[in-house]
Amino acid sequence: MLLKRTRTCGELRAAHAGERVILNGWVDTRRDLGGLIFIDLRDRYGITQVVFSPQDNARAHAAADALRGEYVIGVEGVVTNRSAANVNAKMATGEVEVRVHELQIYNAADTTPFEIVDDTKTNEDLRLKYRYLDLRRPSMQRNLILRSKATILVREYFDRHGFVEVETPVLMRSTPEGARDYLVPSRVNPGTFYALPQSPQTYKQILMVAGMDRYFQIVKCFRDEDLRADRQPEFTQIDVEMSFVDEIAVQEMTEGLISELLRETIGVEVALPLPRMTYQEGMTRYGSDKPDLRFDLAFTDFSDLVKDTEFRVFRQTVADGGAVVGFVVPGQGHLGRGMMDRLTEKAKNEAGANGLIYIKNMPGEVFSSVAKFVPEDVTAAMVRASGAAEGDLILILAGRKPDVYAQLGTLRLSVAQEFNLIDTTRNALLWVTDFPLLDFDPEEKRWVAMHHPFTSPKPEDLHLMDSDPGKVRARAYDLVMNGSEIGGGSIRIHDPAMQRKMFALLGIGEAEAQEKFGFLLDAFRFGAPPHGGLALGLDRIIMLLTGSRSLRDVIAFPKNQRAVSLMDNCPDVVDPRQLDELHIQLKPGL
RNA sequence: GGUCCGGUAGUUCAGUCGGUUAGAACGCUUGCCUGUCACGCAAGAGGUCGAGGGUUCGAGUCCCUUCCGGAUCGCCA
Repeated sequence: MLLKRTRTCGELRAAHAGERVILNGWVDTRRDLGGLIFIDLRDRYGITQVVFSPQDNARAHAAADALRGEYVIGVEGVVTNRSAANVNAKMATGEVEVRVHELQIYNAADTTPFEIVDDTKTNEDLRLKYRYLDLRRPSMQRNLILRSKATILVREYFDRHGFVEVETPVLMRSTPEGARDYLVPSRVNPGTFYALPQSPQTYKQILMVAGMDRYFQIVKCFRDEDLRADRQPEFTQIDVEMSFVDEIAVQEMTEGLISELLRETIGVEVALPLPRMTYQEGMTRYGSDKPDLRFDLAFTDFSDLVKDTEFRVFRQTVADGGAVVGFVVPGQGHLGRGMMDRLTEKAKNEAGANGLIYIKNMPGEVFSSVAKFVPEDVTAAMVRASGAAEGDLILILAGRKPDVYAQLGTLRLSVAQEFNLIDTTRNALLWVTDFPLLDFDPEEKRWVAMHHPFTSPKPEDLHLMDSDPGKVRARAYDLVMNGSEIGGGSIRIHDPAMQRKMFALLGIGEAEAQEKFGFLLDAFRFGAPPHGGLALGLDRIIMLLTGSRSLRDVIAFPKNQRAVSLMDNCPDVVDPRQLDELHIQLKPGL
């Protein structure tokens, strides 16, 4: 018989003393004193101590002897104030306990493969296999609950601003460009395949042509690429598109959402508008298109200062069009040879640099690792240019552009971590703008879209489209938080001629463009409004809001690094009859 | 596909130079215990040292192969 609960395990306080209550939940811990049994009863709202005493009910006390961890039970009893000495200040419900008169054991539980505790050190594959146990841990429940609050807030926000949530197909056509598609065979149309959306990009643009004006969707996207701590094959986007807007309008709308999310979920206030930084500045000052601005370590370009020195690495690098760039590490000028050798190894192994040059700006002595080749006055000028204070260390790389920036950017992150320079209490949000429209793929020897093929070029760069496509900037923008890309978008092309031109630049011929994207080009012929939008990575945002180290901690049922779901063991082989129906024959050897 | 780290009790780990019966903590089982809250006390069970091969008188330890997990590079419009 069900003891139907009247209260949860998180809500009882001294004010409830005397109330007859029924609680349901899991046995968290058991403290059996023989004549007296204490059970911490847990549900997702909290933990309440319940007491089995022969004086209250001998039968219940006897039955409680059988209780073990993770048994699911119901108890009926009376809320009682604890004596002052027995109050547990560490528990929200620590002022009271429930003295039990009746116990129902709904379900016994085997000993769990790992303990249900918050600070678990258990291997992740075991946690994933027994995900239902892992999700009983309060920290995981907090993550899922925060995620739920966040998505409700997102819907409420966009509704308030006149957006319409429209569902787009999960079965769509496979398109060239971008990530590898997940394919779904069509039984009805032998030999043809759907693809799962990498994003609903074309649909939301079509919705703009349809006049929906303001669209959003919280939507699953799929990309068949290798996994990372912050990358899952299926992930959730907050997808947004607006008509008759420029980039500022999209960014302002997004900022409003993000600041509300931070305020309502973790109580953090963000100053708006968010800072903007061009891609160019991000790369040359921080070596990244998603700079982590929770710490400084901004770059100084020494190329002009050192281009005439005898030191070949400096002179030759600059002569070849490369750069000599460095950053100041505050207060680390005292580091010894061993540590500097270690940093040099990092620069080589992690960042891929050829070597590391450094200057220690110590009181009375400015030590340069290349003092033999670089005159003192040049070194002094470098110290001045860098803004280094006494006691600071300057790390310098020389190399080809743009590689040297990326290398120094990697070193910057590594050094920040090494010397604990990241202020984790801060939340550094910014927009990175003016991305290049195109990126040259040396393997395929062709231009590829840096954002996607529907991104509009900046009008002032249009004249470069034919002569120097790599120099054309896009009306694209990324939202960056703490060194993590949490969103990106652009003002789109809405002119069929421009869209054709873009396809042509990407090496997509007229025929292929018509075949793969004909519906979009057609749509643009029938009155397409100027439009733009962006997509936010919901999982990553929740990861940052909860301080999680992995995306897997904010997704209820994630895949491991091999894209396998360990709990239900998928993907898996299927019955040959299913393959027959789908007209699929496996390659020999599989 | 590359690089790095890891795999020993249910869990998290230790295991020295290759040498006796592979240990600890937590968990688990049993008993005792009426104010515990990381309860305590006592006793106990629990091991394919990821797998296979090799070197050796002898391998958890050394070598080779392989499997598995994680981080990362490539990849991710």
